[in-house]
Amino acid sequence: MSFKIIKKESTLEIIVQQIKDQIKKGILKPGEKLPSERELADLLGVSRASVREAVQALAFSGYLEVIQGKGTYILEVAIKYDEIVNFFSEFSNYSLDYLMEARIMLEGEFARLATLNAKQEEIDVMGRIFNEICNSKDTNAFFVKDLELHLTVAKATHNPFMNGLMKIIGEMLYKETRKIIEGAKNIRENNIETIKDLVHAIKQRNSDKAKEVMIKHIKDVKASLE
Amino acid sequence: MSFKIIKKESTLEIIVQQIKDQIKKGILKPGEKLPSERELADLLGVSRASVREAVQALAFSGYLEVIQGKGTYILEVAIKYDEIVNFFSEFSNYSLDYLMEARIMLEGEFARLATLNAKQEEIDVMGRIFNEICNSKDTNAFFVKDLELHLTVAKATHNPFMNGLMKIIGEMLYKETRKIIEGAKNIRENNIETIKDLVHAIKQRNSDKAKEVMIKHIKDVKASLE
DNA sequence: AACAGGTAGGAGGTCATACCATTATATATC
DNA sequence: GATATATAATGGTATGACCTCCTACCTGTT
Repeated sequence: MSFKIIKKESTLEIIVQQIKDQIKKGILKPGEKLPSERELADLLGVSRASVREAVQALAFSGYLEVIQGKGTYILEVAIKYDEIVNFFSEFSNYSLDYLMEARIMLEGEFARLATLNAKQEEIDVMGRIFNEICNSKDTNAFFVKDLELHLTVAKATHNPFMNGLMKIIGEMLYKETRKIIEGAKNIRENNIETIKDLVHAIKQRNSDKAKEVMIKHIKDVKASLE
Repeated sequence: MSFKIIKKESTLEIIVQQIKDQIKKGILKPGEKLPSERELADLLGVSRASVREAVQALAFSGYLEVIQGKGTYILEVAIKYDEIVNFFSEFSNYSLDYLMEARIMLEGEFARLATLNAKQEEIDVMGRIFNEICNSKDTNAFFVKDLELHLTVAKATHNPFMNGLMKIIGEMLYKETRKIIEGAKNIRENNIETIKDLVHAIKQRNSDKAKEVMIKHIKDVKASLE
């Protein structure tokens, strides 16, 4: 026997896909008007309700702009929202190695910049978080607090782009590592010393040292997870 | 006279906002089931069609999962898609300086890694693009080709995360700089030599040199735009 | 008691129709 | 010709109907 799973695409998905394709192929150009909802429903042989749901979804994603009384227009999008979303959500399929490689590259620099730009109160916050890391009871608590420290460092770069980037990385990381945290033994004990060095280096305003220690820390965590 | 513009929020937007708020406040928890569409329509005093449009939009954004026959469930989202989108689209409000600072940091490393990992055919592509840069007629053509080179370098890192990141940066950059390209004089003449050095360094597999030149190149372009 | 099949209710999926609100266009009036 | 009004086009919302799918429960057979 060899049956295939029947995968039915919903009407909504089909309409969304068709409109997207027409835009990508250049048949529908930015600035142009989409056929009216009634007309589209007629052309596609579906109800206006279905067309509306598809149009709203595409408007939400930044492809279309709907204006009551006028019509629906194709937007010129520099950033395709759903492609960004796709990139980040599909990233789960990539190896954790890639993410770690990127972290080593990025966060080393974050640490260096943070050391140069951090305000005293931000350094104080790092010290407080370090204490909480020391007092963390289990692996999960350690991870949450460790992540908080990384976010604080990124924020201390005072560059909103890097700060935002770190938030995204942090969320992906947390999502990815949660599954394998259980297997990570002694991760707390093995990392506290390095984290202490990191906070100390920042306190001493030694940016190169901070970068170096941050990279070591990430490599250590990576090793613990393997 | 001092009248305020009456901004009517559409029913759809109000519903979306209400559901989002309930999730953020923790009244609706991940894994829980949303009231049925008919019930929600009743609770909110709107039609089921409006509820459906809102629910579909939220499903599109990764907040909800709708399963025919079962119901609609609140997802546990590590990454809130619309927040990512928000971050990247709001970035336009930040200074170009931040983006450039981030580029210097990121792309220097991209160049270094690409030098280590690039396949010969990828290096050939870079050479071809360099020729096209030399032949570019106007500032805009120069920018397009230059961006293509940066994307190619990032791709040659063979790290999908960095590749994806560069795509996003490229799109933001293109969007941001288009407005001020006109004022950039002699940008082509002032940069060709550096770009030549960059491609050459990669060809020679000199990763530190590649990083150094890439940083110089970005700084030069930044200076040209001021 | 265990299993397979049948049945009914709930929930999302789709459709048709009607009417409201806004915008653009055509027409009439001066 | 300019202005004002009526008309048409288009998106926004509401209703009600029917379909498909999932779940839970019932029922008869073994």
